[in-house]
Amino acid sequence: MAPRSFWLMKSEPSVFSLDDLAARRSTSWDGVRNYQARNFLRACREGDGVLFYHSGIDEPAVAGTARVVRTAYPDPSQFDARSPYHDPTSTADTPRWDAVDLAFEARFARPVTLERMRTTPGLENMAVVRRGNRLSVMPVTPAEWKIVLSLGKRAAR
DNA sequence: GCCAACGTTGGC
DNA sequence: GCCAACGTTGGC
Repeated sequence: MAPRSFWLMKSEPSVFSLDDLAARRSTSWDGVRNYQARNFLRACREGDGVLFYHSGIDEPAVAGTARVVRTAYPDPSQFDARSPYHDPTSTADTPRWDAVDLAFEARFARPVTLERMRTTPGLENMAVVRRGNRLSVMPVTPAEWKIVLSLGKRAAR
């Protein structure tokens, strides 16, 4: 079996937070409307680890972890005329956008802030700390995964 | 196929 | 609220 891969996925907690995921245990990770991010979703395998990142708040941070429990399938919201994610140019025959399913795994003792990741040795090349990276799904290396998890377990600073 | 205009993301 | 980054759109 191939070793699992790791990802970072962004969400605005006012829309969907890690606590929301914990409450419902699993969710469809839908609404991704960027080709590069979609291609990363398509590369997700069952069991892959996900850093659940909260954006759009005072201190953007990885709040905890999730796990991929279902690989990519056509995102139903693209066909839903009432959804904000509706894409009228996508058809059932040739769906354009995919979703995966995520299950809650763990919440960090302390969120690992963007600031902290910026200043932690070993994370300086992480996709999320790179300037101008607005992708909502991005890859994480096994080394980065390990470091972020160790930071999340400890109390900050 | 180029590129200006425009829209969105997301940190600050 | 501002604005940098950057993807997308559309005229040519």
